Amino acid sequence: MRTGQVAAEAGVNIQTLRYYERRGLLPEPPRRDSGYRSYGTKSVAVVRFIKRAQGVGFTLAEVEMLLHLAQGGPTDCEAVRDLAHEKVRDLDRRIESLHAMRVSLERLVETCDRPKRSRECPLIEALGGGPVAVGDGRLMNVAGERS
Amino acid sequence: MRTGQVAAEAGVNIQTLRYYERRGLLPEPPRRDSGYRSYGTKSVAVVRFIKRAQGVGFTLAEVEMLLHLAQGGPTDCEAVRDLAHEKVRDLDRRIESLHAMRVSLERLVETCDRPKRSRECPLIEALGGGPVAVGDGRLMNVAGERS
DNA sequence: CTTGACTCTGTATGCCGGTACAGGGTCTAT
DNA sequence: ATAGACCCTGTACCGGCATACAGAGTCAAG
Repeated sequence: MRTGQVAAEAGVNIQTLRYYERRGLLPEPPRRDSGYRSYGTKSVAVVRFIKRAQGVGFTLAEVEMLLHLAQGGPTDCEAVRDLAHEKVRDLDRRIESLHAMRVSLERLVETCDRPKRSRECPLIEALGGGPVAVGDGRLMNVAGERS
Repeated sequence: MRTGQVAAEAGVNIQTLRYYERRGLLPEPPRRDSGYRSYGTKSVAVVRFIKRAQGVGFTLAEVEMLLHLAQGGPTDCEAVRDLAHEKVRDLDRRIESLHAMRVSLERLVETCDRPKRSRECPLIEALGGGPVAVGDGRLMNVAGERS
């Protein structure tokens, strides 16, 4: 497959493919004599995976870890294991947050037309408490540590 | 409370508060005669909520919707309802994806040291299929529509 | 062998979410 | 009344994630 086809099937821009390649997310495909990239069909799945993972809140750096982890080097089983476990814990936290939001949202909808107004917002109450320490630190700079 | 205190308790930079204020995420607090902002304690919860929501994959634009929705204007109950439902569906999709990832990751770990190598990656297989249409369209430009 | 669609590389640009800095007031303790 | 910590506004800058454009080569159909 050529670039345009992969891009179309994966639902992304051609430039995006090249960008992922530069970032090391997408392995460099072999080239024809012309210099054209020649992708295997798996590439589409990989790109879609990247998009899904992103849509769910992972950064490209994290996606990269997931991918490398998925492609699992031969000997680094231990490392893969640890990383995977860490990611699973991360996922659990994310899922938990999403659940909490979901519950709050539904409660919000429920109480919405009952006491007309003046009900306090369950969303923020449910999720605004406690110090913020989300996932694995992306975007975080909690303690004001100099970056 | 003054800016610095809110920032410290919420675990963000002062500038971030002002940024959120500019974006309309954080309501403009009253000012002292000196011009200093004077926040109520709820602000901390709001900021924390923003951070959580972000950490879980919402953009600030989405967070803004959630917040406005949470603060629920008086009459827009219908609209609030719809929006909330939509967000809940969005959350469900996210949760589903995370679950799938979770399962795949664990399968990956399991099969990791069993057949030494050559097992195919369940992560990408599980999540690389089908067209990408995550959540509510953030980051998406699926059909190659000219923007 | 020309035309139009496609691809290549490289560089520039744009949006999002902050973060930093300059230049200046305010507050509090001594 | 002055030092030091804090806050104000405004503007500039940064990293992440793309996306666009320029200038040139490739390919398939007529």
